[in-house]
Amino acid sequence: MSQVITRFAPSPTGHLHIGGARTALFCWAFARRSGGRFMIRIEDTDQARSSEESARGILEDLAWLGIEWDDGPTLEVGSLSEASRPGAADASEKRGARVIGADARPVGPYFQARRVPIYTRYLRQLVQHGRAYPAFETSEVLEAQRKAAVAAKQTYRYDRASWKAITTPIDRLAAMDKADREGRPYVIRFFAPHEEIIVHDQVLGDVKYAAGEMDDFVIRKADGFPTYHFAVVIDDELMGVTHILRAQEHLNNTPRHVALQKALVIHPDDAAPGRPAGSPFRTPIYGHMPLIFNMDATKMSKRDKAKAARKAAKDAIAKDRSITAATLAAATGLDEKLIADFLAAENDSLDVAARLAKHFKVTLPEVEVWDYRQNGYLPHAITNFLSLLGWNPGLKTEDGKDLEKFDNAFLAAHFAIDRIGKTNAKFDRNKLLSFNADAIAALSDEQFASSWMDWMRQYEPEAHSTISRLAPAQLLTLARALKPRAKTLRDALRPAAFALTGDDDFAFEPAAVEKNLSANERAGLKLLAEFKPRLEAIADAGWTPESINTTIETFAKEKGMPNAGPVAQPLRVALTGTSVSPGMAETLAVLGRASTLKRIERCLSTVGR
RNA sequence: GGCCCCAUCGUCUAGCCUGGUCCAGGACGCCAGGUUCUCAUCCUGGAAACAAGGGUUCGAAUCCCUUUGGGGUCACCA
Repeated sequence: MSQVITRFAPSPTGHLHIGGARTALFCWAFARRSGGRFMIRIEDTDQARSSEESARGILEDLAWLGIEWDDGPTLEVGSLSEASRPGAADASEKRGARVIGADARPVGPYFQARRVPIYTRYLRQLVQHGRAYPAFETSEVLEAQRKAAVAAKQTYRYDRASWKAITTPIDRLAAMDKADREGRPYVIRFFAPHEEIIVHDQVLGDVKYAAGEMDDFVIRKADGFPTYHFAVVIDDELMGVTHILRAQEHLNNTPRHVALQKALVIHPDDAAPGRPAGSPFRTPIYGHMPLIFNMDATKMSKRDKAKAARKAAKDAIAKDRSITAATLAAATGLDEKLIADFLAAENDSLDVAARLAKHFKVTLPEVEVWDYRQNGYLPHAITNFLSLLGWNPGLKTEDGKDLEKFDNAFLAAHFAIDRIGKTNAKFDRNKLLSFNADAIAALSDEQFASSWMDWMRQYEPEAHSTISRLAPAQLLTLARALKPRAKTLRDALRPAAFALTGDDDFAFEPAAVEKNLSANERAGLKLLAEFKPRLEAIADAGWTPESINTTIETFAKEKGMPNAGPVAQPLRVALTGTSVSPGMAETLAVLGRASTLKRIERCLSTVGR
């Protein structure tokens, strides 16, 4: 058989959904495994909802995940995070800009909105062949009919009134031309064949649809754009797609696509070597993948964010009656009516959701790749976890456990359709978090430092500029201290708090002070004062985690302490203001000799007054 | 409601195709211990599932049927 070609065809109506990312990943992996090509096509036939920004965002997220396409729109990527993508960093990438995507075969354009002339000729072909027809009913009329049918507990079917009204292909074409001239809107419907359709699904097996199940669905909208069903069939044929892996929600669409493929032939304008005009459309190989749900079994959706933000706002309002849309508008800088509508569930604005979440200090559920990226997840942790949702390599590690940890290259080498599962999966954010923590732990200190800095530069610029002032050795020490304490890159901000604050800018927590400094007649303070000269005795050049650790241990031993705790805790409070922080050796080393002594003095003088 | 798909621990899953080695294995989470200067990491142990009922068979998580449960889809959205 000819070369395998798979595609991912997102609709650019928002960010890349986590489920879409898995679809793309599997299509990519299958193409790679088969030595084929992976293609991206942008399905922007919904004029109202599509946007170029979101198309670009989706491409960027895919590239970030390491899912790169051979055919499709081009995307220039800057210097991606090297350390977080081991194996992906070649010389050209390090030099800077690089372009993903091209039209080498060529079969573009890859934006459906630019392919309207192509769809039009096939639309006319179908009408000409008596397999489609213009329909002039308005959607209002049809909606009324549909409602009546539902009320009568009947399955609604379009009654083919327009098919019956004009009886020959020539008259239908003429009617279309006339309507076009007069600017009168109409749709084109496919004349559904009365025959059984069998879909040979590689995941689910043969799925049969009885004759008469299909209705005359619309293939061209009144605005002149094709519907999804039509565009997808035309494009997959013309773009040479051989395998279609998509979510199970599309399973019931497949008979429509198969029926269209049976009705269509190659138009003279699209004739190509081996595909002469008149040759019938081919049916690609289908595989429908299980769906991904939230842990509470609801469908994962952008709306989850709106719901969460709305709930947070309503909970707050229930507690404090003085909060209204007006006060929220003042606090968030948003329009009052927008907020009122949002609260009344009249809109699900993501912008409102984000601002309310920030205002009420709640975390919105992560449903898009972008959310995870922003929150400090590593791309290969995400793709690794996603790989396991509905697929499994079926291999064991040396110690007999299921092989779960692998990278994109492994997936590309081992992916097989016959190991795709049939059962829907719930998205366990906990397990993803654990995968991310493991991925972070697996980074070298250098890699962690570089990934963390990259991430901060984009999402926490203030922290980035502060940490940038550290010497390279200090940064590595900090990285070592942070790594086991961070499940995400964002997580590392908390244990790094001591390094992000100025020597005089943090407060000493009363509870920590009481327990570790004031208790037992200020035992902690006395110890701290006694220990300070030991630190002063360390020369600037010898200020390393090792020497600091030795100093602490030695001092504790001299004092006859069972361990270094009694020394470390007062020190910890003095340097960080809290009783929780990374190890003292690392903390002091990152702070440096001067800051350390300054903080101890400040503690002694403020707390020990 | 019509049509279609699915069914192993709370969750992701291995095992199912090619019945016996499965009183069902791993991972996440959870619980209990241990290491440690706090927190975290790390280590050890534990609880936890074949939806139900019929068959077929010497033998069924594995094959068949029914029931139940879950999901998808029925747009001029993809």
